[in-house]
Amino acid sequence: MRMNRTDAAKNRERVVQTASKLFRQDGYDKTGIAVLMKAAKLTNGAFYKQFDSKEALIAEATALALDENAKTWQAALEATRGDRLQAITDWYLSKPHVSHRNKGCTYAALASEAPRHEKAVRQAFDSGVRRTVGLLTDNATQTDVSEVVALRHLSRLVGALMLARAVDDPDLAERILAANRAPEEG
Amino acid sequence: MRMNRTDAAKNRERVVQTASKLFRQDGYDKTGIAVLMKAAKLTNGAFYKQFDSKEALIAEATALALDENAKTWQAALEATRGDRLQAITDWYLSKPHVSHRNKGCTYAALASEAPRHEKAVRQAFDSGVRRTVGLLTDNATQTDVSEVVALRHLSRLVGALMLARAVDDPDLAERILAANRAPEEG
DNA sequence: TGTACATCAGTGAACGCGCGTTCACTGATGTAC
DNA sequence: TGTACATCAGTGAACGCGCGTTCACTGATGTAC
Repeated sequence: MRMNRTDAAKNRERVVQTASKLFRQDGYDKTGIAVLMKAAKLTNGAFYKQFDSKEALIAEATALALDENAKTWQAALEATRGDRLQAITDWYLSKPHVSHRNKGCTYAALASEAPRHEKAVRQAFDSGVRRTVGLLTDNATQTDVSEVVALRHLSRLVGALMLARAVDDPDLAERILAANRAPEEG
Repeated sequence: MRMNRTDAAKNRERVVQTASKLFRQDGYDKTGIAVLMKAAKLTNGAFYKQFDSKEALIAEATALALDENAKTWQAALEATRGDRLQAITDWYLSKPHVSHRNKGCTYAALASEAPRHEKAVRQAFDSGVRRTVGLLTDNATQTDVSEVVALRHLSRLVGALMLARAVDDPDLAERILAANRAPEEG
């Protein structure tokens, strides 16, 4: 049965939202169309009325995930009056962020798969990195943050989160996080 | 036809070696058993005489990849008499390492998939991180490198390599690498 | 050292399954008069 | 505003394909006497 345009748009958006979470949770490959559509309260046949291919959804869902990430960074930055880099770090390397991959950083969850995907996916990461760096360098009311410092800080956070999630020993994971939470020397 | 024990062991080892490269190149999921065994000059039927399951191979090939990585780190460290952290950085963020995923860092290529795999895989990452940190802190003839500094440095390098590989714009990739090559402030 | 035979590494076809994708169909929506 | 009909979002079954895995078979190897 045909939906009205508003509902149809909502349905499509819900699929992208669901995908952006499932991809971060389980990876691009392990997330199947049938499971995804069921999670979005639709049947799998609807998928190809909404998207040209799974790869097209991957590009769109990745862009959305990075967009949500940027908003979270922004909120964390606006919530502090102290050291902005430290505020970001405290939130980024917090327990909740480490354990909830599906709502967390898209770089740590999916960036390593990007080289194997089409241009649109990698371009989403372009925009994401530019936006993230922009957030760190822009309106730096207190201390100046250069692009170089922002890129180094971002790289370190992403690496730390990914490694902490990858290791089996919780004590080692915590040492990785603690080492990277410390403010000293960049 | 039955192989002698030496040749059989060589064949098995060749499969693990091949897998350690293909996994880093294409990811665990996109690397199929049939393609892998053909690349190792065997037929797919032999696989289950050598391994219990694909997951068992994943654990073993990941451990081997991390072992090779450690040897490369060691070689890079032994080749310098100057700043050891800087020597590692120059090699790690070099063009060849960025473009040859199949021979490169296992963290940047596969760590984000580890949380979705069984304990043995994550334990391989445990050992890898401990060994890498050990290399950076051990026999630091010149300046002392603490575990904290080593973990921070490792995190930053891994994040930088992964992000540089993920983005589409070569100029942005180079800015990520350049920012992280600079020695200033850790 | 030579013979008889059990072992088992590797072959290649086949298995069931879940994947991404296609398709005939439904029926409420949006459009034209 | 009301009627007639084309549109199309969503359904649910089916498609072909490649996946991880299994299996009957081969024949050189390793073992026992």
